[in-house]
Amino acid sequence: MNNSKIKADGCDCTIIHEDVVNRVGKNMPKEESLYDLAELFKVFGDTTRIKILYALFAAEMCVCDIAVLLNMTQSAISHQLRVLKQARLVKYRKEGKVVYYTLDDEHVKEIFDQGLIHINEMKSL
Amino acid sequence: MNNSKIKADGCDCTIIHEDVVNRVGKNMPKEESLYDLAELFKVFGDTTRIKILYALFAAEMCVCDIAVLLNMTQSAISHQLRVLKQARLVKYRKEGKVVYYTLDDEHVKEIFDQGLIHINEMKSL
DNA sequence: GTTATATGTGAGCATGTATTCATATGATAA
DNA sequence: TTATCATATGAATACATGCTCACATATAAC
Repeated sequence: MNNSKIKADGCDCTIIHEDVVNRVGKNMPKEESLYDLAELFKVFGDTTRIKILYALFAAEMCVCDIAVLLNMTQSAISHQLRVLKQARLVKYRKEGKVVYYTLDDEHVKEIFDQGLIHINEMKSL
Repeated sequence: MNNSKIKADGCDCTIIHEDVVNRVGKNMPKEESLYDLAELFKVFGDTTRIKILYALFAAEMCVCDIAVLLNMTQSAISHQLRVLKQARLVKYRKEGKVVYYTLDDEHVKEIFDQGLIHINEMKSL
């Protein structure tokens, strides 16, 4: 043992501010939460899904309606609705052949609004 | 012309609820905003970037510190910091060889908090 | 039963992306 | 100058993802 600089395990860097690293490390949310958070934002990170969610802010809609509104194929919309279902952001009810989708979350709108505030501030600079 | 069902342009679907489609269409935010919003969430949709931002919530940090904290290579962190810089979510200052990064946004924390609320509610069901 | 319509889904393809590797740049120290 | 360290970056690779196409399923109408 000597007093050479500390190196991290899988990292090619010398620790420069060990105190900061330790303190920040202690205060980080747990791995799983951060992973889930990234997964949630991944769902929001697609224009088609954003549009679908904004459409559902305004009204319950069936798959065909959404496809027409966004001028996309029914198949593409159906695939994206599956992603939104898996993320539990939308729910649906069947009425004969038609499947109606609605929002299944109260936070999405607020998250989007905060996002838009960020975007508008960036633009005004 | 006849009274056959209306079909949308690039869509293989019959319009089922024309009134709903028209009303929702009128109230949609403009294309550009939705695109920008998706781009912002794309940046949040990666575990490494989420971790970097959470680290910067707690303290100003240099590249090596972040690499050590997350147990990743300096190069990987540097690449991701570039993405965060381009999204104007972080800013930096140089002090000799060392580059210190800090947050450049007040909304990110609130967006993340709302996201975590969503996640926790999903879990408790 | 058959036909038509609404939706769901698997495969394939094209594009995007996160990391690694090697190397470049820029600043300090010897 | 030369060596060293912190950071940046281009290329390559591996993997993820969004759409299309073809087809399957499901329900209703005939």
